[in-house]
Amino acid sequence: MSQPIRVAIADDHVLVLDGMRQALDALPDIQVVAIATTGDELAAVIKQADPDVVLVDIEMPDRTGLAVLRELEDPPPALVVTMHTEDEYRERAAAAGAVGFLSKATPLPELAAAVRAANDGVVLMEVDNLESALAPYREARLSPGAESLTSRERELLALLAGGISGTDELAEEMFISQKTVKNHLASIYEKLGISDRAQAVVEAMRLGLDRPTKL
Amino acid sequence: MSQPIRVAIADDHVLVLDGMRQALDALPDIQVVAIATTGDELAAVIKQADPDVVLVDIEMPDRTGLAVLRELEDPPPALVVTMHTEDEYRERAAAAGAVGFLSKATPLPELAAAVRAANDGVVLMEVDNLESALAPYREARLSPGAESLTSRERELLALLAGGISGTDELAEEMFISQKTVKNHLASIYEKLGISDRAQAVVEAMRLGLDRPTKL
DNA sequence: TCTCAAATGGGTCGAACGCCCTATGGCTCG
DNA sequence: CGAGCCATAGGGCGTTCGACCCATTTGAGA
Repeated sequence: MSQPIRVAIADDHVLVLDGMRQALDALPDIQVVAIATTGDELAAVIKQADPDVVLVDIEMPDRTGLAVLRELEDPPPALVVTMHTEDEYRERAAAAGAVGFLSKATPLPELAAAVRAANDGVVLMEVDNLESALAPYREARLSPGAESLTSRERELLALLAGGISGTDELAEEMFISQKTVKNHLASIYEKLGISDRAQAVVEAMRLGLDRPTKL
Repeated sequence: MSQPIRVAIADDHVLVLDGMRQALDALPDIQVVAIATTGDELAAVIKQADPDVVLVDIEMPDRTGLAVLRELEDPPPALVVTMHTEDEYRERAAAAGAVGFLSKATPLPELAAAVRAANDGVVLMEVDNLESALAPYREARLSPGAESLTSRERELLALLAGGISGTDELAEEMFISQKTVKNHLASIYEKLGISDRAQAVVEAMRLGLDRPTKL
């Protein structure tokens, strides 16, 4: 894996929808490529954006999310996110081919882990011990661009994004000489295709390196 | 007004809670200072963080959000955000002293506008034409730090945050001489208490100047 | 064991940057 | 009608930055 996971979200409550979008988009390895507030929209949007994973609420105007999924020939793995935790709903979700069933009371890191697992082909539906099944997926993967950077280079970028821009301050903060700071910066520039610290900050933000890897 | 609006959010669905937090925090003039998943937590958190506006869901474990508000002596203005749009709930919210009643299907800009209105003392509950009542609050206000900047300085910062860091490129982009670019940068540095372009990018991001003012 | 990447450090040099000063034209506000 | 701010522009100067050259040590992998 190297590309971010492309996710589509469907929920008729715009606030919830927007919220999940913001939250997931903030993760460096997940990208929300499509949103929908109705079943019809969802169907259209899946065809158009071809997401890797789909998050659907059960109750929506016109067709339910589940119905839409059933109609597709080659549906992406779908996680059902709902307020209703009753077994009846769970069974309906399973019948429709959902690979996971999550409550809206699920904490965000759990949701993110579930998305990563679903993208890997894991069927959470049949898992008895959810905790351990998700364990390998808890931590945010690095975004594609960040993978080529070494750990020390990432440290440096994080400091830069924190507002420490001077060579000597950076050197002091990392317990190395000013020369080494410049060397690290040079290789960062080359790897990211940029040429100065201001652009480095921009990239650091974009790659999510300004905050710790796990939420 | 000059300080960001301090908001507390209560909702027992963590996903919804986290989502709204992310979404609202992304706005430069709104700051989420407290979150709670139960009525008890909400009560504690309001006392401790003293928010300007409170967002509550109606149904929560133990005490409902409304009950909590009723018990406070000097409660901050509260907006009820719920899935249930029935009049019965609306009336219960009004009875508990809520100043606004919003569906979770409300689009995010609308919610933000409602928060700003509530912070201004507007009682949306009694308004017949919600659209026009919120109109003055639709646009995101500038964050405190950004207010001291002139429009040209903000333009420059936006370009910087977009990855254009060279003096000559900036000059070309803004149709001015390189010298003027440096002059603007110098006054930005002074106003924001920083000293180079890398820090300027960090501040631009923090102040939300990297994206257009309205959502 | 041999190789290669990562992390550390050094030097030089030209270009860019940040900081100081001045100046002019336009605009708004008492 | 000045006072003040904004946008524009220039000169000079010292410091920093980034580019290109290099070397050493360590640890992981072939």
